[in-house]
Amino acid sequence: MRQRILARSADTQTRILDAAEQLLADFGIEAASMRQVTTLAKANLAAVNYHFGSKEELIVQVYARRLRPVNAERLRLLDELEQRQGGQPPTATDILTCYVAPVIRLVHDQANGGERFMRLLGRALYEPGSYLTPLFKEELEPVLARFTQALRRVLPELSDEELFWRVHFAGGAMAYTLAQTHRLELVSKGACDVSDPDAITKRLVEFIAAGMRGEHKPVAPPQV
Amino acid sequence: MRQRILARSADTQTRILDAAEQLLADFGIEAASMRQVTTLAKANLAAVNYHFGSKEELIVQVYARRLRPVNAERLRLLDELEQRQGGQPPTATDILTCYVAPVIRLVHDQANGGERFMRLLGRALYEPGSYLTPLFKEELEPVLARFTQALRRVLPELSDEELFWRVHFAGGAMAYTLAQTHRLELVSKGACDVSDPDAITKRLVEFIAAGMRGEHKPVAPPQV
DNA sequence: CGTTGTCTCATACGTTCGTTTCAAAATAAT
DNA sequence: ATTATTTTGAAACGAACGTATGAGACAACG
Repeated sequence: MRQRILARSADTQTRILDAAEQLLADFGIEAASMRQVTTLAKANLAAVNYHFGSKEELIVQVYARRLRPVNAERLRLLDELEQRQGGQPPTATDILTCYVAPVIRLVHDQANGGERFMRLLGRALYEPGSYLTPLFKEELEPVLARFTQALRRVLPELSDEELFWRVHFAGGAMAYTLAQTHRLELVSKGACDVSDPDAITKRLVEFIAAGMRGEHKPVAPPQV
Repeated sequence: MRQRILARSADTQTRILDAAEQLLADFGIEAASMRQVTTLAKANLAAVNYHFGSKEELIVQVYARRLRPVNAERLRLLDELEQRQGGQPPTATDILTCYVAPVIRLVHDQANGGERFMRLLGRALYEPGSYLTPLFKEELEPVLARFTQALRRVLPELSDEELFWRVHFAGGAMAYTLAQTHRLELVSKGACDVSDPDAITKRLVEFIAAGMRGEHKPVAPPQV
């Protein structure tokens, strides 16, 4: 029956997705070959093209599989927050936590790819105009727009332009955290505990919320 | 005479460095081929291996050529700042400006590679453990250590661990700004002016300085 | 002059890549 | 049980990659 077909093929597909995710995280997008992927997945080389059409499409699916639930969760948390607040405006910290927490959680969910996906995701945000651009446009931009709008309400003193800039900076701090936290462990010579996702979320949100709330002095001569 | 020889070869070397820089910025490190590079540089394919030994070494030199002056300038500005202050501690904003301004300046110096290098540099910070790691260890870590130490003095209320985290976040915001500012232009639909380096520096420094100064509440239950 | 050292050039080598092909196997439908 | 469809498998394809080679061009110096 149809179930069996799907089950079997989904199984190979899942193994390929898992293997691709791991290799992309470890070696980067360009460096991971389909031969490595299929070998690790215990599948035939041709399976990638059979199930996904091309390497590009496989990679898009690797990201989509993880990102869709994260973005859905982000919007759900924000809706929930706003409903909980009734008419009262929430704090910037609360809003940013809704944005940051789901992705940090995912990253520490060992059962779902865990820390591997952290590096993978952070790196994707820095890739040049690749085949991932459509995915981000489709998945991330509506979410960003929704959060920017929520932040605008609680930070009315910021101009649109300034708000865009700060959301940009905040996203950078987050992406870097996702991609490079292992580097922090090295630089700090172990002084920083990078294993507790809630603690990382908290520190990161505190940092970007403070940046969000900082005052902006419109003009000033260069001082250095 | 010897001058002429050196001049001729330095010329080819420079053309190759310029071409490589452009292609690395546009297409990423893995995707830029030596054939593209030498074609753009109007040099022979073998010139890369003749002058640089290998692709890896060429890429390291592309980065080194730009980074060395930037890091020297960072340290110079910080020294100058501390000297100007005498014993008085400077502000976090001043210190961070010393760190950020040189690289933003470079990025807007059209004559020296300009905006291309912005994307190139931002991306490098996200590459997985590549052949660039030694260069960063050698060039960046002493600078980071020096600035972390300076910040520690003006932010004594932060623990070492917290300070490391915040420097990490700040670096992320900066790297993302360097690599992805063109994306901001799109997302904001042109509302953000990304052409003025001093304005960018100012906004970025304000953001990360506010994040640096934000208070840290040591523990709290997850709130979302 | 010829010799020497530096650089350029065309060309080739060996690998690896993503993709394709087509027959065999497995599974579902009739 | 016999078709029909879906999935796997081994092998090969053409293209692109980084690198290596050796002959030639050119200036410098005796």
